[in-house]
Amino acid sequence: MARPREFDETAAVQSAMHAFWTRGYEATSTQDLCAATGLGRSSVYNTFTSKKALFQRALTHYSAQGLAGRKAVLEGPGTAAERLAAMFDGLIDDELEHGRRGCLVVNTLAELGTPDDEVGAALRDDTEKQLVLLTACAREGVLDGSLRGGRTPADVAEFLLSTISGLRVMSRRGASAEAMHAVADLALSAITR
Amino acid sequence: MARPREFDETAAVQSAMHAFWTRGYEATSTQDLCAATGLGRSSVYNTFTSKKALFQRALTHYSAQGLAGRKAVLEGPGTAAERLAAMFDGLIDDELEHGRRGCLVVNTLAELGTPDDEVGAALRDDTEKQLVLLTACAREGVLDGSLRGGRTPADVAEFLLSTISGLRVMSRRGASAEAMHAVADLALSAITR
DNA sequence: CGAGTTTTGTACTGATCAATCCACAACCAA
DNA sequence: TTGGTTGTGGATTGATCAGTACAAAACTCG
Repeated sequence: MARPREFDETAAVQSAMHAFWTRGYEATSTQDLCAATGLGRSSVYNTFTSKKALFQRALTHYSAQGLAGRKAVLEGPGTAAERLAAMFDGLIDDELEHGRRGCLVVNTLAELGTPDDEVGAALRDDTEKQLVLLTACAREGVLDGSLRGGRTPADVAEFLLSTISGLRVMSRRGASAEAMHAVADLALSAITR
Repeated sequence: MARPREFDETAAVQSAMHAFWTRGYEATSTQDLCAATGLGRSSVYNTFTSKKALFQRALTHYSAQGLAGRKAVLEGPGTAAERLAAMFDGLIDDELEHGRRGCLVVNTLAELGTPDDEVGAALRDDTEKQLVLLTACAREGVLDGSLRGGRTPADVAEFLLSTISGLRVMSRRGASAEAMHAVADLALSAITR
């Protein structure tokens, strides 16, 4: 054994996440990351290997946090339609609270696409898990009678995820909360009974 | 009078637009722009002043081109619902043709937000004009009976623009054309009679 | 022809980029 | 205490960044 770390690794990842979330991948320099985490360059590279590797960690952290929150809402009480409405409300509140930074996954998709590396894998993984949650909810909605039938749960899930992305972009361009709620409401009306 | 330009300014803007569209603003270096346009550094700076100014030109060019195409479809023949369906089909074809680069405006919104400068102004201007076109179409749809009433044309337009953005992001993450068509179809079903 | 004006190519600027090196500090086990 | 091991700070690396300086080239107009 030897000298112990002077910082919490998870807290550092969280700080890096906020830096990337605020400025985007390319525009965030390694110095920005040092400033955000409070670590020296040596510690950053000793712990995370490279800027891209730290970004991948930050992205995975963001995804896990976001999915946990979404899962809590989508598997919570109420009909599927009510849970989806709560999800949209939560998303809009989230945007206003976090200064309209959008979604790190959506922002990264727009900036980098889906590269053929660990970052791309993290993006695909998040998408996949979002769709799993939404598909389950869509299926349950038909059973509990709150959602219309006639569409496959997979298609409904893709539609909901697309709406989520659309709202994220909408928030990024500064649309009002009222407009965003109207969009969410209209989207829900397409699938509710 | 003096020595004439050896290049077409509009063609250079167009080439720069493709470079920015492919790699994003930050990741596109001035050397990339020289390579893409075929110009030397002097010509680029002599003509366009700075990287950001050239980006603004490229963005405006992209916006004008896109709006012209959209206007042609949305003010074309058929009911409003048919024109909107054609718009979505065109968008999806466009994505497949251009290698899933998404929309330059959406990508820029995600990367930079809406900064308080000429670039931000160009983004807001594009959004505004898209909404004008979509609002008109929504209004016409109620009159020609192809769209449902009960929602304000402005809300319907915001919903459509959000769906467009959502599809752009969806394409960026590599979703299938079938999935994208299903989303467009579901979105249309929310507003058609 | 030239005089005047603009474009162009090349070399260069200082700044910043991601990443590394290394001396030293801090700790654990023996 | 000490030997081995790991973490940390600060200086430094070469590459690349956006942007500029300047002289030669290419043109128009007189």
